[in-house]
Amino acid sequence: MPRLGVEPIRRDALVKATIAEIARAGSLDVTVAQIARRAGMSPALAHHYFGAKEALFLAAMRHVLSLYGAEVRGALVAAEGPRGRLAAVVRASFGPASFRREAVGAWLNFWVLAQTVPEARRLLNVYQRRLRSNLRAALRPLAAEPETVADVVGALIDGAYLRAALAGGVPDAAAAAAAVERYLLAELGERW
Amino acid sequence: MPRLGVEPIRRDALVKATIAEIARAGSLDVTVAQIARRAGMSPALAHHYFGAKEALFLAAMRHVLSLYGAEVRGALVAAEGPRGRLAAVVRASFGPASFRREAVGAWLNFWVLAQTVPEARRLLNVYQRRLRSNLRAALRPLAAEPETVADVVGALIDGAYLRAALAGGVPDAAAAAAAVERYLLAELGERW
Amino acid sequence: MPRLGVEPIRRDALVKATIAEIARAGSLDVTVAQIARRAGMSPALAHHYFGAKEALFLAAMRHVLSLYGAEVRGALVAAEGPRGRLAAVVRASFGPASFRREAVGAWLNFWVLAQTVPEARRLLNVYQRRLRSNLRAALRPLAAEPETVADVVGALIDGAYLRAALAGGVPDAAAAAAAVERYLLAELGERW
Amino acid sequence: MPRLGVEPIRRDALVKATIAEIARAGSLDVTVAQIARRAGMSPALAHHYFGAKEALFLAAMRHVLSLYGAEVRGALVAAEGPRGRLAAVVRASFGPASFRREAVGAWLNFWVLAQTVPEARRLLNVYQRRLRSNLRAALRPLAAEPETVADVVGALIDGAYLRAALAGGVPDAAAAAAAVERYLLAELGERW
DNA sequence: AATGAATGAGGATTCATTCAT
DNA sequence: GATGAATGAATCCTCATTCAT
Repeated sequence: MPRLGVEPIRRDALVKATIAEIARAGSLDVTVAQIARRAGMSPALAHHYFGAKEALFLAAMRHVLSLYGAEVRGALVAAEGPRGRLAAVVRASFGPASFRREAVGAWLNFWVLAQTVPEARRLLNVYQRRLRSNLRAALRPLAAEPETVADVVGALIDGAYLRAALAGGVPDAAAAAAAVERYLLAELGERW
Repeated sequence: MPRLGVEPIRRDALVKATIAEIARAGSLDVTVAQIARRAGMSPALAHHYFGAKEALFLAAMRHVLSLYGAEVRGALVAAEGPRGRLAAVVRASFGPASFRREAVGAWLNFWVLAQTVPEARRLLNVYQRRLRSNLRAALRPLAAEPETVADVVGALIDGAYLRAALAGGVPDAAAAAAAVERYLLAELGERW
Repeated sequence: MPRLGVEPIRRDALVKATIAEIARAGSLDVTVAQIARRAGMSPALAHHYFGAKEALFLAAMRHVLSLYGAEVRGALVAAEGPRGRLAAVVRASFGPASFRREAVGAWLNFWVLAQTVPEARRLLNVYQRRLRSNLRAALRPLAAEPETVADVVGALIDGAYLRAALAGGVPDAAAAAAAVERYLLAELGERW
Repeated sequence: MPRLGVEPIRRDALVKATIAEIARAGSLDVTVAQIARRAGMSPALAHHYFGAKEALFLAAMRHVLSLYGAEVRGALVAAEGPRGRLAAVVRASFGPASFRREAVGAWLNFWVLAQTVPEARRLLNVYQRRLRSNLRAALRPLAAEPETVADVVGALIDGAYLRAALAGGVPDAAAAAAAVERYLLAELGERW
């Protein structure tokens, strides 16, 4: 029974408000005041807890990435065999915790953040490396060139996020997954 | 013999400077002063020609998109048969005028701009529709479900741009094209 | 056996921390939080005891001035004759309780405070009047124009504090006293 | 006939407004807005010309110091003999360009600034070195220990500025000069 | 007695935009 | 055609101070 102090609650509220505001604005041009208002507190308090706006952005990015990471891990433990693990990664990539409107809307902006803020780039690199490594491991027994296939699948996943962000509205997870699976079916044939 | 007045020259310089600055900064957080300085003129003159910063961004976006459009059209006129037209679109998508560092760097930010500025979204939609239509037309004689295949190819192209933007450095056009072709080979088999 | 409650202890710690922080910062731009942290308590408690930041500054100033006053009084009771009393005042002015790095560093800033805060000016006036009166009393039997000589000595003492503050490091009390004594020797000759 | 652009005029107005505001407030706690308002322009323009508040302070300090330097140099060229040069330095130190209410009021705060800002300290050191060197040169033919006497005179001058700042109102240049001269008379006797 | 939590007020700084020349 | 000069509006951030516990 961890007795939460106020701090984690506030921080969490701020992180969620940051993601929501970025998704709403469709850009990183959100003010600390907007974020704080949405989180139900004063801008000064937001600064008290995060020190600077950039730290808020990074915390939001970490939050989104760790949700995704958790979803993938959860899917992987339940998966059996290479095919199962491959399918798990793809499904988790379009799972409800990550492939939701807000997260997808923030996603694109985190990519932009990574062009500017080194720590953001680091976070993104970690995510990309992990995804690639998961895909390669699952593909090794299935494909002659697992590296190449993994890269194509990765590009497809990123492309799906991008298009979902641009389309707006509720992302169509089924369609996104179907596109990836279509490629895998064509590439792997009966092994898929 | 079109005698260019000074206006088109200035406008062109500003548009190119805008693209270059966005790519350099890795974000839309560039000031009119920075753009004007790179274009060799005063910020006031930039306003004189474009009225507002947003118009500059839109002109830059139009420039990039029209370069891409021209490259695709050029490749299509030289292409023969559905297979040839399909290959032409893919190759043009990673052609030297569009898949260069600066354009790719600006690209990502235009996607963000499209989340905020309606006119930018419209431009992007036009581009996406045209790409899809080109792909579908070429795929119709080749695939059982040309719509779906076209969407997968589109997602792959977007994913390649995205990853090139994140990677930084000179985009690897050959690798990007190879990934798309790999999918098409798997999907279409001997028809590719 | 005065049983100190906790209040005087806290107040004393805050006053000393204030002096130390001002000396460290070299200016009055110190936050209540910094002072409180150095005194080992929360900013809220500092306010509880002093009500406002300005009161803290004034208390610190009073502390420094009363230390100086005590040092002078102590030296005076042990002094004999006009010459002895004069020497006592000079020596006490550069005594170890007042002419130390921290006090000197704060000193300069109290002068600035006196430009802004009336009560601070009042405190400073009291100190200056007392110094002048001590000097005049001692000088009366020794000099033809005790008022003028007292003023010169006073200016020399202030100048020494100022220069010590600017020099930083451990103030050179011997050199400071020597300068004043040099003047007195020149001015009073054998009577010194 | 140097045709002044607007820039030097604005910069000059800002520097003078800075000195005036510091003297009025009696501290460095003046806002850029206050300074700009006094100089008759917007805060944004002040930033345009000086970039940052600190640069304004430093420019103000440089202005005051260079006025003083000019006054000393002017007095020195007209001076004859060591005695004349010594008197010139003392008189110039309390001359009308430097020993005016505003400059004296800012003076004390520049000392405080020098505790915080390295460039300010450098400026102050230059001033102090020059003063000492001038005094020593003039005193060498007159005193057995020119270094020591120069230091005493320097301390007296600083002390006079300090006391004038505290006293407020119009500084009494005659009295200040008299105090220094009194010391010199006592120290140098007939050689003065 | 003590503090964590919270905020209002204020200040430096940036920048798109305007306009007279 | 071109720009130097100028500013209003906005935003981040800091900090003294308050208050419930």
